[in-house]
Amino acid sequence: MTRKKVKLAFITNDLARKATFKKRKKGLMKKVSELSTLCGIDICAIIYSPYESQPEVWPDNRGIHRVLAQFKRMPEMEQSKKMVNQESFIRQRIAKASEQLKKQHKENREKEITRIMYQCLTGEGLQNLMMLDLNDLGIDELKNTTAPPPPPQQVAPPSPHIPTGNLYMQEQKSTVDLTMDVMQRPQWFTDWTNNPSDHQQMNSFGHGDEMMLPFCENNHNTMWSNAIFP
Amino acid sequence: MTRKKVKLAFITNDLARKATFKKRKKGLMKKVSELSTLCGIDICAIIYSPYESQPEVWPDNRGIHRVLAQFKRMPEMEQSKKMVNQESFIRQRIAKASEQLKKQHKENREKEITRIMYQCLTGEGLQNLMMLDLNDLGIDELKNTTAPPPPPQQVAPPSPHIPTGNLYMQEQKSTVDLTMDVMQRPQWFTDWTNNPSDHQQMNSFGHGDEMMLPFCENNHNTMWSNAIFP
DNA sequence: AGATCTATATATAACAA
DNA sequence: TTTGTTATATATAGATC
Repeated sequence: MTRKKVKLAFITNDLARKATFKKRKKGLMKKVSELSTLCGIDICAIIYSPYESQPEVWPDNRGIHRVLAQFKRMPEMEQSKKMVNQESFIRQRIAKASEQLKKQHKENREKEITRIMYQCLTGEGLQNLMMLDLNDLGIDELKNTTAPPPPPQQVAPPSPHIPTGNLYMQEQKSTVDLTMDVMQRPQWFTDWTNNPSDHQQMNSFGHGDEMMLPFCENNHNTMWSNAIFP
Repeated sequence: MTRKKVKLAFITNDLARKATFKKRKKGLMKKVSELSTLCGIDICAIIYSPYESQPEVWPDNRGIHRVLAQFKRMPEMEQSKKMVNQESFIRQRIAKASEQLKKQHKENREKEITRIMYQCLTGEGLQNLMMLDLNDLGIDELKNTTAPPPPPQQVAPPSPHIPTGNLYMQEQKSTVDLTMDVMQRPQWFTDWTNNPSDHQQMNSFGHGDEMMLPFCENNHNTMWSNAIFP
């Protein structure tokens, strides 16, 4: 009968830990709802446990989405004030790279059309043009809504690192000669394209527990994949 | 001296409400941290109040991002089980539309190249080709990381509706004749392209309190914008 | 605005059925 | 495994500083 003052540390006894979890979770959710009612404020709680496959949340799913949608907007404001956190750092990298990417895209486009026109003018290689693999110029990443990931259980201990492995760009696959372009690719580009194994991983919508761009799971770089050499 | 049992209702007295909020928030956060420590589980809490401009969260920002990232993955699993909620409905629409989009994109590509070749062969209109506006073929949406939205305060009352207004596609702007393509556009396409006012809104990264695609604030349809007629 | 006090309400650890 | 009991720890309403 609670004769001991709780020691604030992980409860090693599995049974006791589970019992404590259930009791305290119940109490906590009650407190959460009380605070919301008494003070008329927005609040949400999300609890993961090994005992439930789904996280237990307050309030209901719709309500929590409302609160989260509100929360998701915050980092955009924060970073405009303090520009030191990792998120803003990555965002800056993306912004800069996007500019490069846009230029590159435009260049490639120009070269491709120039080349087509040149071949037409010289009257050679028309058959080659017909062979141009249009499938590879498409938008492969759009099928991302399929293939749900395996159910997440316990999250791994935090391992903060720059997710360079996640920043992937699709390679140009057409038969158009792009040797010049490849040579001109700046360092940031080649850095992010050196890991082909990420491609499949990304398309299957699965990923590990590594840090990712906050609040935008579903984009997982469709921006990149769609934008380059489309 | 707490002689009254609390009535579980909104505290009308402003002063009392604020006092209660402060005390209970402190207690709640303590409970949250205790539960996390004692049972070694992932948990987060987000509290909005009129008394703080920023939401008060547990754990710290990094930790909460980790938990939220985990949470964000959930809908993908859920929808594979129960296919009845709004999110999955929208996702299905997107998946289906993406397929159509891909075909359309491929068709346009084929027609454009065919036309270029035809013009080259007949020896006419080479000047027109040079005038092709390459800027409009680019990737405008990539500059989204600028222009933070206005600070959110209290969230508006929930107004659930299908965000068709948000689903926008960029119009083809090149001088290539696409009359045939326009005529062939299915109903879903024209439905989603009839509201030009949404364009600017989307590019400026601002939006109201309307429901949005869950857990993916930042994509706000870059998929669409980049993918169509690139 | 907070800090402290204190009586009471509430939560819960250990045990039992 | 859950439910109930109970002694004790903890939270907190209302007052005061």
